[in-house]
Amino acid sequence: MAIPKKALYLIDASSYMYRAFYALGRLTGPDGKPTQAIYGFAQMLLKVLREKKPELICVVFDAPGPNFRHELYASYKATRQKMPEDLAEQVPLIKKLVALHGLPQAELEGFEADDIIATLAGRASKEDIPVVVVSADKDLHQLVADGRILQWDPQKDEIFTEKEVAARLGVKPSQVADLLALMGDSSDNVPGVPGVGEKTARDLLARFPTLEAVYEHLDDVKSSAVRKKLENHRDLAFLSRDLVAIRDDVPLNLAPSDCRPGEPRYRDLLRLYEGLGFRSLVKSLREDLESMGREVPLRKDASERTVAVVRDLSELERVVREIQGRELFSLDLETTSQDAMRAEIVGIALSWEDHRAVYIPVGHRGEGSEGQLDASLVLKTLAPLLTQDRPGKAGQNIKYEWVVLQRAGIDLRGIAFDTMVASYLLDPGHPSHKLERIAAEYLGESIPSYADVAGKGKSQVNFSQVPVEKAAAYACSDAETTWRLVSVLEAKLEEEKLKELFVSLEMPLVRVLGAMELRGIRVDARKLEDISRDLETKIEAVAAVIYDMAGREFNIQSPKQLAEVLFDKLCLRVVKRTKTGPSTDMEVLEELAAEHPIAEHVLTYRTLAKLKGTYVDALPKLIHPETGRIHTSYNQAVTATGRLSSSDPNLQNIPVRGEEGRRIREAFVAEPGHVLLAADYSQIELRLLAHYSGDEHLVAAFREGADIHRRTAAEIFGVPYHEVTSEMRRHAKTINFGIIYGMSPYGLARQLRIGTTAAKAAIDRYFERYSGVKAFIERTIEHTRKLGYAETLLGRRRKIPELQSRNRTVRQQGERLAVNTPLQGTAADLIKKAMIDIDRVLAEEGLKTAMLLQVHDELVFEVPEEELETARKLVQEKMEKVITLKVPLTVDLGWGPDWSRAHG
DNA sequence: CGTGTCGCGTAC
DNA sequence: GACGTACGCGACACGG
Repeated sequence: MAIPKKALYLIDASSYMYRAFYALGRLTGPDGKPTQAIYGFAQMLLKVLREKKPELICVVFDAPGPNFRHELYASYKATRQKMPEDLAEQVPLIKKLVALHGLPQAELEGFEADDIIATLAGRASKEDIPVVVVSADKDLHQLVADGRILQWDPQKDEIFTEKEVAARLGVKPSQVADLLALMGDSSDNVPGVPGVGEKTARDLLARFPTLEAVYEHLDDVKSSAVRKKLENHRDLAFLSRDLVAIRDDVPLNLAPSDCRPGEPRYRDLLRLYEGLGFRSLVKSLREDLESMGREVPLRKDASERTVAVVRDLSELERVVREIQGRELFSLDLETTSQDAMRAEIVGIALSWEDHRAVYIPVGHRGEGSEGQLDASLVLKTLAPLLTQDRPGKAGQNIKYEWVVLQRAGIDLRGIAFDTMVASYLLDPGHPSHKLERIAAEYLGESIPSYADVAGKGKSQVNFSQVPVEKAAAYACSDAETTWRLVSVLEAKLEEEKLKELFVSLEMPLVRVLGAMELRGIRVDARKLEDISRDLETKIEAVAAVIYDMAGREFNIQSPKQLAEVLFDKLCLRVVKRTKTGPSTDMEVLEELAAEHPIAEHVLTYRTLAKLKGTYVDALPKLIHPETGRIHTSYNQAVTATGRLSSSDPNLQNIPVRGEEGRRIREAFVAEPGHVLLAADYSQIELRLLAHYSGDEHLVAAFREGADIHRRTAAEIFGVPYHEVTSEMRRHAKTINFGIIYGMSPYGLARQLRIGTTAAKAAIDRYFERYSGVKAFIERTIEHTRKLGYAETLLGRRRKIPELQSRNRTVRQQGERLAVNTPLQGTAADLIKKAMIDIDRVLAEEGLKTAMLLQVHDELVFEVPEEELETARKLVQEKMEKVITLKVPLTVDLGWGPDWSRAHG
């Protein structure tokens, strides 16, 4: 049923406020104040306004303090009697928000929103105005009357007419109050008739139309037990109905015709949203304004910044003199590409005091491009600033600047502050550390995005085509915002005890990573082409077999088409399902392999196609035309645990297992006269588990240098170390990893394809033998719950709000994170420290060995053959001695002409 | 035609 | 629902 036009929309504000407050968890604005109720409410409201454009609307609130229902029944809404402080402080802002939207609002002392809604709905009906009650609450179902009043929940987009009410509650709207009176409503502390639940209540009302009728015909109630309950609690039943029945006669001085919305105050609304950090709502409001053809108000602070475009040498020299002697300035390069290895400099923005920045255009080709200083002259003039440690440099993702400047012949030194990295340390779980987002959170400001200046998608232009004035405004905004963020973020880092980690680990790492990216790794393109042809042949052969078995050709790479073949055509068993259909993943196919040979072939096909598509054919495209090498990007602000990530290409997931994997790694080669040296930490996370837990058996095993999985197998299977079978060792290995990841008996059972009982027994046995580990896990979870965050050995922190959840599954997830994060995160801390130590010593010793890759617990170096001996010792020493733990850290080394043989 | 999501699979 | 952290491919649905 469609919603009628020209209806009066009555918004149940209080219920949405509460819902959002409890459903959205902790959401806070830039000032740290809670905002989730405001956000949830605003989202709902915007949806109503945008989709329905109501001509009559009223936003209705519960009155604070007691109402007539409390006089009727003392414990009514006892659970909610006092609004939580965190919610109460959001209410005024919600009301302000409604007012700024120009919408009428209503509230009446002594009554709840429901009563006001009912009263207004009644008045509208008398005037033949259709009413839409905007609420998800079932209490309000009692107002629904086909043709006059319907209820709508914009969040789920559910419409309730009499039919839907009947479907949901099993009674007519007019019986809703009677239903709740009989069954009670625990959320509002409505008692109901003790012992009568939803089913009984519904059955009674199916036979008798009203609560009165039920009591008039008590003798006709079949069940004597129910009859007895009804008899005994007659007063409670009628009291309950008085509590739930909505009053439609409140003394409200408001007519439906008073509910016309006024003109929204867009400028103030944007400011309010921005202040609250509601980026997405700001964006959608702006879009609305644009689509209405209205002028979009200026962004806050855009006018508060002094921007100067530097076009002559004397001015540039004046800038240099001004910055000299400062402690810090911020630097932002505008370039022709997001890829630092391909970018050419278009302009340079600098900021060294609040609300002021300069832009030096050097590579613009479009509007205003005349009268630019020559790029090399600018760099030469800036060089004294850039290549000295002092003043320090700040930037947003300043590794990018480092790489680009290196390629331009400038060795940027004194990298002191990266706002992206700082933001990451403050909240590594946050999905974004873009400047735009950081500025919104820590400064409460909305800054122009790159897309605003250069466009996006098809209409995106090269930055060199952006008019100089426009580019200057954008670049200066970035540089100056970065500048102001430094002191704010620095104070936060101090406050959170993260300053040391930032200064001594993450910031020194920036340049080390930049150097690894710049150096890149040599890839043998011809070898990859050979592999590609080989794979192609094999893939075609396997595909032919699959088509033959399927009886037709189809796209094997399409899970949907594959599912059709396997499950419809060949009628194989559906092992498990995904959201969209039967699953065809590896686990399923391995199981189906016992039933039909096609499964095995599909597995082979998948493996080969994966390798070809993701690695063999993708990698050559990423070989740099000038260096002939592959230059990955290491991202320092992505993972929740502190690990690095790698992209374009991801060199951290190059295959290692299997024949084809080996061949792919053979394509990563050393320069002539060099070898690749690979050094990886052995079992670092398990060693950290031993260290943290202090478990005597685990610690002893590592001190003795035992094969840890074999040792574990001996312990849990109760056999001598030398009698452990490979099967037993495999099980033990899975359990060891499972412990680190917080695996459940179910998970272990699935992994090992054993029964849940057997899996549980194995885990019990493990904890029996390694009781220190059990204690560590429990202690860690409790500690994390109290602090609200997990912590690594070097003090990295990750918030774990999941531990506070009332949802058991979410909470268990939190428990796994609480255990896993310190282990994975500390391993990340340690290898980062080792990288910095090694980088420093290599430089000190004047060695030509270069660090190329980091793969979480492994470092790969390119070593001149004559340095191998030195480098081996140095790397091993620095990695193993990175820190002293209760157990030794050991590093395995290997070397060879390519990455595969370096592992040998 | 570009963009976002899903299913899947690679690494540690 | 059930094992932590990533990135990226091809297919597909969707919207302009």
